[in-house]
Formats: sequence, C-alpha cells, structure tokens
Amino acid sequence: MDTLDNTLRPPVSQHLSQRPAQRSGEPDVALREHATPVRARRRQRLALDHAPTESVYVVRSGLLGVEAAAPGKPRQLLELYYPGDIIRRSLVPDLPGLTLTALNVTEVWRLPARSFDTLIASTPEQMAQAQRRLSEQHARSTLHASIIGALSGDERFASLLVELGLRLGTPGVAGLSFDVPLSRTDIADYLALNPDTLSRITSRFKARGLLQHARTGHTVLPQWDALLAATPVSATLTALHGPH
Amino acid sequence: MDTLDNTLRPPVSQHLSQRPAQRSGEPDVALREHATPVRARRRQRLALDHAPTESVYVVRSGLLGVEAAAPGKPRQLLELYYPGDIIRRSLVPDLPGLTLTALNVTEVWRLPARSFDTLIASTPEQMAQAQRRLSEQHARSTLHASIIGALSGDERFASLLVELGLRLGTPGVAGLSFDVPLSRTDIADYLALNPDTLSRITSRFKARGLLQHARTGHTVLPQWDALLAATPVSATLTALHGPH
DNA sequence: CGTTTCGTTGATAGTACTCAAGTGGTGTGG
DNA sequence: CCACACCACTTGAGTACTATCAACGAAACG
Repeated sequence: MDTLDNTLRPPVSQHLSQRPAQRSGEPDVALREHATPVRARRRQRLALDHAPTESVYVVRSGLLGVEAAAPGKPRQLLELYYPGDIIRRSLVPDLPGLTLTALNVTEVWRLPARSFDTLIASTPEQMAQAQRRLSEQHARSTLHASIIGALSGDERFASLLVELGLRLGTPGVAGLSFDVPLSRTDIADYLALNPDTLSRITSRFKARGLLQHARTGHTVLPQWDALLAATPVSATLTALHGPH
Repeated sequence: MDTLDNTLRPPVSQHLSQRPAQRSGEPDVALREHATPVRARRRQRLALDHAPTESVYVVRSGLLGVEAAAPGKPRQLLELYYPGDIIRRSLVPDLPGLTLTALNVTEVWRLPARSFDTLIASTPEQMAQAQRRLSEQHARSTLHASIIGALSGDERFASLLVELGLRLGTPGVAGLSFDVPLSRTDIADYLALNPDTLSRITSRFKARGLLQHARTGHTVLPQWDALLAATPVSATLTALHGPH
C-alpha cells in the first residue's frame, strides 16, 4: 500500500510545519539543469555505486533510507533521507547488503558525483549550503546512534514520532497528524527493535493516548507535549528536524 | 595512568600499520600556519561552541571523543576522533551534557571555523581532502550506529578491538599489540554496554584466547583472524580504519 | 472465498542490567 | 616494611527488558 507523499503539502503552522526542500531562495538552479529527475515508487532501489560510477542524489520529495543486512542479522534501516538531503556512496559505510531504497513515492535529482562536486564548487553559496546540509546529516546520524544506544524501546519510538511529527506533521483539531511513510517493519528496523516488541510499544502508546492510527497509516498525535516529555532528546530532535 | 600515545609510532607492516595523520603529501601547511597548536592531557575538555565562536579542531595525534549524558542515563561516547579527523560543533547533535574530551594525551590544531572554511576553500585539493575526510567520518558514524543497533555485546567488543587494532596496532611475535587509549568505562560507554557486562565479555575473550592484557592497558591480540571472524562487520571496519 | 500478508498478543527464553560482595593493585602514612 | 584505604575491575545472584516462537485475527489480493 502506498502512503501519501506528505512532503508536497504546504506548511500550515509556523512551528510544526514542513519545510520546503531548500530553505533560502533557490541556489540549486545549476543542479536542476545538470541533474536527471528520477521518480521512485515505494520499495524501489536506487543504485549506490562506488567512486568510478558514483552518483549523488538530492532528495526533492518523499522519503528514502539506506538499509543493511548482515548475514544472520535482521535488516537495519541506518538512515532516513528527507527533502533537501544529499545521498552518495562515500557517506555510507560498506556494510553487507547495503541498499538505498525509496520508502515512499519519491522524487530525487541524480547526477554524477564528479558533476555534483564541480557544480557545488562553482559558487561559495552553494558550497556553504551543501556543507551545512552535510553537517546536519552527520549530526542526525550521530543522534540516531545515541537514540539506539542509550534509550529504551518506548523512548526510541517516542523519538521517532517526534521526528516524523516535526518533519511531516500538520496541526489539526485532534492533534498533529500525518501519514507514516514507513511500514511497521521499517520502523522496527530503524529503531533496532523487534517487530513484535514494537507492536507492544505502539499498543502501550495507544493506551496512554499518545497515539491514534488508522490502518491506512494515517497517524494522529493528540498530546504533543506529552510525547516530547517521553523522550530525553526532544530538544535535540526539535533542533535538527524542526523549522530553522 | 597515562597510556602511551601510539599515533606517533612509525608503521611496521604494510597491512596492519598505523597511518600518518595526512596520507598524501602535506596539503595542510596553510592550516598549520593559521592554527593554534593545542596539547591536551587525558580527560581534558575542549570547547565545543556554537556558530559565533565555533572552533574547528584537526587532530594531530592522540585520541578524542564526544560524550553526551542525558539526565538519568549513563554517559555515552558517541564518536572517536583519530589523527587527521576534523571536529566541529556543527557536525554533532545538540545533546544534553555534550563535551569534547581528550581520551589520551593529544595534540590538535585549533582555528576559528570561519578561518578554517576560507582556508579550505582556497585550494581545490584541500577542499577535496577535507570533504573526503568528512565523508569518511560520516560513514564511521553510521557504522557505529549499525554496530550499536544490531550486534551482540561480544560482537560489539570484537568490533572495537578490530578498530583499535587497525588504528593503533603494531605486529609482534605474540600478535598485534597496542596500548588501549580508553578506560574500561570509556569502552563500555562507547559500545552502549554496562561496565559489568563488558567485564564479563573481556573475561570470555581472554578465556577464548582472543585477548591478553596487562593492567597497564597494554593489549595483545594473538588471533587476528579469529577476531575478524567474531564480528560481522570486519570487512567494513577494515575498509574504514585500515590503511588506504 | 480461499490465500497471503501484516499486525497483534501470549508464553517462554535469552541477554544485558542492577546491586552487592569480593579481589588485586596502588599509594600513603605509620 | 607493613597496614590501611582507595580505586578499578571482577564475579555472583536476582531482575528487567527485549527477542523468539507460535497462534490468532484482520485486511488485501487474486
């Protein structure tokens, strides 16, 4: 089942709105001219080659993720990519079973790594913006490691809900709502949890009134403040995923 | 007890040697001129300020790490920095209790972020090298998240031993040997394990003959191949921490 | 309307955590 | 030189959390 592509919705509130792929102006017109627009459906894989044929993807809409699966280990969702993010092989470790997958209906710009590097280097603004974005992605990666390493299952799930709420949520009468672009398995693999355990956690959250969701994947977070209180890293998440 | 600073030793073998801070030539003469050399003793903290007074550190020798400690949670060692690595606030998430600490006797170059950015941008080679290094650090961060999230305690510890062996180890008659620059607590916090649990793991490793260590912190890995077999990510570790 | 897939839930097992006691090395002072 | 305290590490026993396995139910698909 395809879930809706939330990233195309216009922002609704100032504090809990989605952001456009690029914040300030459009310094990526040069990229647009040299890049190939690629549309990917849910579960579609994108090539993640090494240096000679390395591609750079710039996310335009939707959600992607890099997966790994060591033999004998459950699949892992290592990183999530939102609109504006930069994806390339050299940023990702050489793990067994590494794939770049669209979790959603997505649109990306693809261009050869060489072209990307020279284009980016052509103007200082583009360079600065790309570096800022890459720094942000690095920080998010570290934050994710921190969440996986230090928090309990409930706290991890609350952290993900906060992240998705900040990224995709639109305020409504019943609370912040959005369509979850991830399947149950995706979420479990992202949070380093067993799907069964995750199911217990979601049941607990629903019982506590922190979460309502229809089977279509549409989710409502009725108590945003309580959700923020349910994870020790809510401030960090807001800084990295909230509006700038 | 201070442990030795291994990073100044010359390489001994081709496959398991240490690397100099910079691999190819010395493209960082410009940095050297504008940077302030800073020496730090074990446990010394270095400022990790935000944008207005942000500093960039380039590691010259020794080992550093960023720590975080959410209230009510054990301390976490989020990332390790080796010679050649670039450290700056914007690369790290805004976690509670965030500090940059020297785990070792270290020497770093410190310079204002603005100066660093302009210096790096002055020549394409420096820019390329800095980006390569930052990509590598990003990949290491993701790999660490993968290790923390998917592997058992034993596998995590084996992964760390492989990492340290590749970075610091010198071949000897009894096996690969090096001085561990991390305390027991450091290791536990880095691997997201309890110190007690870590102690059990090391005992198990010693019993299996994978590890010998004197209380001075000097460690010998008698069976490198068996150690590689003890972690599913040995190939990835070798790619990121081994000689290039 | 069967078949498949996904999510839920219960029972059980495994792993790591917590608390506490014990051990060995180290440094200090008598 | 020994007694003592201190610290880091080890180890045991009990607990908590998550994983595993299996059964069940509901929705989706042919």
